[in-house]
Amino acid sequence: MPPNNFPDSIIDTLSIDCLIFGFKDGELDILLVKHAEGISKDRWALPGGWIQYNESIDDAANRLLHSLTGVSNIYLEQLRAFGHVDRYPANRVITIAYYALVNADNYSLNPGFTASDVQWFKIHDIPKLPYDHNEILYFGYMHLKQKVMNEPIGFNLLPKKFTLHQLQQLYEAILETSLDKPNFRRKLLNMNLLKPCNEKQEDVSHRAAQLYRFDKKMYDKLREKGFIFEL
Amino acid sequence: MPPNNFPDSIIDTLSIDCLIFGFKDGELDILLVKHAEGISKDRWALPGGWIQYNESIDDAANRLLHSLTGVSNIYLEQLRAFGHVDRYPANRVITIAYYALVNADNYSLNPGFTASDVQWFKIHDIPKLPYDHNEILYFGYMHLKQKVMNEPIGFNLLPKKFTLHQLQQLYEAILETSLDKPNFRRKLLNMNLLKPCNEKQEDVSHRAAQLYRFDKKMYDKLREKGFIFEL
DNA sequence: GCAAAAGTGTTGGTTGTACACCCATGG
DNA sequence: CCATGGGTGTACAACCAACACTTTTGC
Repeated sequence: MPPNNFPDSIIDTLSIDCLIFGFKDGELDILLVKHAEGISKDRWALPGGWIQYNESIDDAANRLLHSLTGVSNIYLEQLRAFGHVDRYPANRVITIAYYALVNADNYSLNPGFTASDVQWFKIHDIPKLPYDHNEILYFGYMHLKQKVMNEPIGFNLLPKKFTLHQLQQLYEAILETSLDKPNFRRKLLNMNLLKPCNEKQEDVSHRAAQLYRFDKKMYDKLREKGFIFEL
Repeated sequence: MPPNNFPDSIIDTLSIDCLIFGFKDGELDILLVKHAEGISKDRWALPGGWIQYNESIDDAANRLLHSLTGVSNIYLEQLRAFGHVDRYPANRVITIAYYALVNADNYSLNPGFTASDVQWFKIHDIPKLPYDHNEILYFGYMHLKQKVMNEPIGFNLLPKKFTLHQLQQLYEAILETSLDKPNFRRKLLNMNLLKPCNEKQEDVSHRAAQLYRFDKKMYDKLREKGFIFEL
């Protein structure tokens, strides 16, 4: 696959790999695909692909994510580049890793052309992956732990409307700790980032909880005034 | 410059750019080089270069930094990749940005082969730079502000032995605020990360201050126990 | 009534902030 | 004796952790 400058050709020394985080059943998940071809045929790996000459790296990551999930407008950020000399056995390839946060139960998954299967794996039950994908995953998970403490991004893993209990479980799963319910409630509510919906939970076998949604406009306003999200 | 797989050849779609931070006269500085050739001849820009097929991207960044400053073992971390389609006018080049923290008065600078000059610029007095270098610089500065709050890396900008006042001025310069002296002292000293030297300042026209050094071993030990540096 | 989760209240200790103050040294 | 920075003490407010408690709902 020699490089050339035709618009649709790809950059053959650079790839993109995506860490797609989801949250189901109280546990943090990662989306993996099973390669249908190439030197890692039949192995689970991070979904990835190549960058075209006529798209930015962010666009490339979004395109890959869209083709995999069918969903656009997903929270997606660059993690960093990984470039050990021998990370890819066939030839020299440097990869730029991205991480995405998605609400796992919103859509169906599509393996696409180069994958034969696609599946969620619990973050603590990841198989041995090819190349440096385990390293990328570990780095990304540590990054997420850090990030989730200082920026209100966790909401992207939940449905639009969620309860405080769901939110707490999410944080407990990501941070691998347990949190005090009353204190967690107060802390979050006092930030004024959660707008109560006019709805309550339904079909639960206990008192129905208030549903909230993340108020992004309020967050932007508060941040201008120097507010910093924490914990 | 067509790519090939000879060990010493470079990857022509990928470059490295370095944000080299220094601290002088109470102000945060950035090192820029004046291009001696190429499409940005005679313009100031971030120091950068190319990645060879037989070196990792971290090694490439270290090599570039060493050739520029003559110093090894400098604090150096990857920032992230920048890859807009038209960031580089001649052809498609994605760049991986690194940032380094150095003690500016420890060595002499060497422009190297492709630069005619090299110079420190105050962070608030940066000229218009070519490509997306101003954007990289802004992103890196924001990243540094964030990082310096949560990890004890500021010390890399100071001499091995420093006073609390110097440290405070450093933080004030990076964070663009003023800090309360007594509270700053207590906070830092209570962390037990500063080991007092058996020395005091000399040749100052006021009471000589205690000199401290950053105790990395202690930091590693404390971090294992769950300690998190803050502010 | 019981289980399960929603939701509120209280308390004591820690931490942060603001500021007043004394000390040492050179000029 | 004054300017400059070094260094300590204190007091109030804000915050946080721990835990006891009440409420609502389905079975």
